[in-house]
Amino acid sequence: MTQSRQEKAAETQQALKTAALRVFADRGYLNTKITDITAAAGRAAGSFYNHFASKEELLQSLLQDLAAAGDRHAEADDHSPDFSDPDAVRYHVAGYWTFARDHAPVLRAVSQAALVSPDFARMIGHFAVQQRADIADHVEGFADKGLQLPSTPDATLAMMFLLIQSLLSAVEEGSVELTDEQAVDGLTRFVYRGITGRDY
Amino acid sequence: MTQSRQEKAAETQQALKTAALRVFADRGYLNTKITDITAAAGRAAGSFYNHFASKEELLQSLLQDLAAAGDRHAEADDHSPDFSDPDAVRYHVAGYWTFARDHAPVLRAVSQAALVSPDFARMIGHFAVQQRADIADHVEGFADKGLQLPSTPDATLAMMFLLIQSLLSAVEEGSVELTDEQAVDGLTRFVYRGITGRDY
DNA sequence: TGTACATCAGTGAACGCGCGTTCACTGATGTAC
DNA sequence: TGTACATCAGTGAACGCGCGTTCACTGATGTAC
Repeated sequence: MTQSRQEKAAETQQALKTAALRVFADRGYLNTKITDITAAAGRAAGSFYNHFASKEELLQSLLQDLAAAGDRHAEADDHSPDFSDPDAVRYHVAGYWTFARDHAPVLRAVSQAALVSPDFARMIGHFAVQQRADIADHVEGFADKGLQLPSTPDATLAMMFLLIQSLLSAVEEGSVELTDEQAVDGLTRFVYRGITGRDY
Repeated sequence: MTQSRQEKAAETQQALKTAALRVFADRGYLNTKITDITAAAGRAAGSFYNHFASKEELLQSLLQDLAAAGDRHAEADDHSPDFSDPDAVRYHVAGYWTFARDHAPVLRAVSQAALVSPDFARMIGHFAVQQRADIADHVEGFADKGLQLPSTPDATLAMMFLLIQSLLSAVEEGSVELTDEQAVDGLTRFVYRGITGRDY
């Protein structure tokens, strides 16, 4: 197998990213040393700096991959944009649950990085605000239907996302035991009821 | 002012704890150096080790103070032990909100420590399990009343606590804007509806 | 196609910074007689 | 009550470990002629 320099470099960079994901998932972002990553990738310590200036920059890079995946996820959207419909709630709960679970290592790493770096904290904040804004229209016109949100529209949507996120964390770390299906069912009922005040 | 040795040592220890809380709140537990704490307490670096073997041990000590406060909080309990009553839900939501907000620096510090130390992670897990067990009876007999929980009793209570915790974090870091009253109102409605399926 | 040189990805030992931790020292409190 | 010694909280400079980061070196790929 003969490779151009570019190819080789790209392969090493990818190997570092992949190894980082494994190691982050294993011992957490904050506990991970640069040499843990290079060792897991089977490269020398110095090699790291040919590709990333720091652990933070590597995480940024992983986060961009995630954002790209998120965009693809969002594009495929074709669903009822109205949370007075339980199926619309389920669609979003399931979608976000699956996405967050599939990308758990990066998401966890980012929220750990946020504890130490204001930059990452700001990014997470912006992401959350954007996430709510994207579906703000799903709870419009509730009053016309005789439905009352539990709080402001933004706070209501925040509660929904926070609940999904935190339950996922709890399930992943093992402090709550649920299958994916049970979790999505429970969340859908809890959130639909919470938002609309209707039974389900 | 003349002091016994004991008094002086106790005072220094208290000063270190108080300073630690301030500094943790300011720059986060993980970003805090031992010398940050001693500097904030107005003592020499070496003084720290007369009182605590490590930053972790200091946090343990703060956590014990918290547990004591929590016990006092629980003792004062005299309320409807039935979550089909909205007032019972509100009582718990408000109680936990206030308690967690008042002790936010310690709680945040502990959850940060948990990212790096399996010991603290385990303690948090046990605490959460205990917390749910303590009020498991509040959702018993729902079926008899024609009410259906959104998930298993344990998962339902977990969702309640997770939601309160995560909304508090979001409010404290400023990504959601609510007064305490708005937050408790919104949470009570969301949780009561979510648990019972009744409107409120 | 071949040769000579340039460039570059990767290596890993060594360097050095930051910070936790130690320890000889100080001065004040406690104890013995 | 007074003196001499012991004990202890607190001090802060110095030590040393861990780990991020550098850099001279290697060997392979790319380029020039």
